[in-house]
Amino acid sequence: MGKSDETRNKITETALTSFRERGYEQTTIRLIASEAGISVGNAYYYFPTKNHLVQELYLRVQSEHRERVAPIFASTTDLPARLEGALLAGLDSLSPYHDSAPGFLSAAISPTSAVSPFGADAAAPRELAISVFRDAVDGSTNAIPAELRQQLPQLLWLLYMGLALFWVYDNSPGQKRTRRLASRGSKLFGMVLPFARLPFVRGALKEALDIAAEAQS
Amino acid sequence: MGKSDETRNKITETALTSFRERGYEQTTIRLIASEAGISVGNAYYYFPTKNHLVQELYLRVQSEHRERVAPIFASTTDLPARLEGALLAGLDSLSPYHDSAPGFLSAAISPTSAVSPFGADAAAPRELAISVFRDAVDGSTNAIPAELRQQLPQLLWLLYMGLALFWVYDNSPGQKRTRRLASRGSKLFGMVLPFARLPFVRGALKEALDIAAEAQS
DNA sequence: AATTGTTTCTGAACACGTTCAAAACTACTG
DNA sequence: CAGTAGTTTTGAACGTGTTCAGAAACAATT
Repeated sequence: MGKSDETRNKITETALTSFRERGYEQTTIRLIASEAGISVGNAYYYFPTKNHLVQELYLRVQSEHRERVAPIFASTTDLPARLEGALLAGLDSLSPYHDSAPGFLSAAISPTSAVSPFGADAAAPRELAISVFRDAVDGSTNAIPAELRQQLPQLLWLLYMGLALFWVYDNSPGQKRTRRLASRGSKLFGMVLPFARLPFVRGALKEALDIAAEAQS
Repeated sequence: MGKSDETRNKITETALTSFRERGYEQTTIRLIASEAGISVGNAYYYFPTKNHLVQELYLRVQSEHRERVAPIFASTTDLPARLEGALLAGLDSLSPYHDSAPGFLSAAISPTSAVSPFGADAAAPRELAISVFRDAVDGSTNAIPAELRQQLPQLLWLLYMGLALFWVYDNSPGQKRTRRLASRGSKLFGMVLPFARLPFVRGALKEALDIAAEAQS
């Protein structure tokens, strides 16, 4: 490992630790630089923006999500159960950051930001995030119409993004309300899913999926 | 009108004009103060935060939304048509600000912000925004189950918030893609609405509405 | 008119994210 | 070794939103 990587890692670790302990706004570049024993300008040599440091955090949370979700996926092939597991595992991975979630949200939501989950800059991490839900769908044994099965991962990911937004605003203890919403929602999904095969439902479903497809750039 | 109101108005007008012409980030407090012929500190005497100036913008856009939607509501009692009209009118009201929408979004999305559409600080303007969709529902002649009719305004407003988010990210010319999504979505809503009365659909619908009700604080 | 209290206003100051010219360091070449 | 080209690092500087001690303007009372 060269000197360069060493510096970069020191910055990353210092930043991520501070993000967890102090939150987004309280973690200033000057503080990171000081704790990492480097100069302010040097931090900017490696990360063009404070937001780019958040991207590192985003990756960590995501890989933790994958770890947490693996045993759940191994335990059942029922899609609603897998969905609930994936959602709750995601919330678990996010939980250390709830206190400063608003700051992260502001930083992440803007399309011009490097960390926007919808933006072009984060296409790779987004694909990774979607793949969790692709695994959830692919590993399930439920009967799902082909068109739906194909688009479902992205739609579930979008749902998850909405849930995460709800979670940011949720100040119930332990974000219990969000967890309950995830559980009940997943169960409702299980109630409704079988109807997707009904002939007269498929027409509307087809149209809905077509709209969703067109909406994606 | 006292001197105080005069100053306040000068600040508001200067800020809103600049927001429209220069966008959110380019509109600095120093610029507003200079153009309004006052000092920086004086602006802060009237508005505790730059975000609070955005709230004024929010109100303007909303009242324009109401104006635009009135003739549409007068022209039809069909709920899907009224919904489409309300959505498109909303987009029309937003359109002057699309270029700098990311900045506004970042400022508005955080729960700690005074202008967050979901936060407690903006409860009054939110109710006003929801009332547009309440009018859309109340003035319609479609047959809608009572439980659904009661919660529909808030759900449609939530949908509208999602559409607005999509609109921020939409860089198709004239945000055509968002408009198309609104139109097709409204029509699909019209296709699906009659099924809400079907007995075996009502069970799932009841559960969905119950979840939605529980999710709201 | 003078005094007192309140409202309105000022501008310097602070910490922040970010930029940049130049310094310091490293690796390689003649 | 000396020199050169490239990489890494520095710290002062900029413009930003925001704060604050105090000045100025105004209102009310004596």
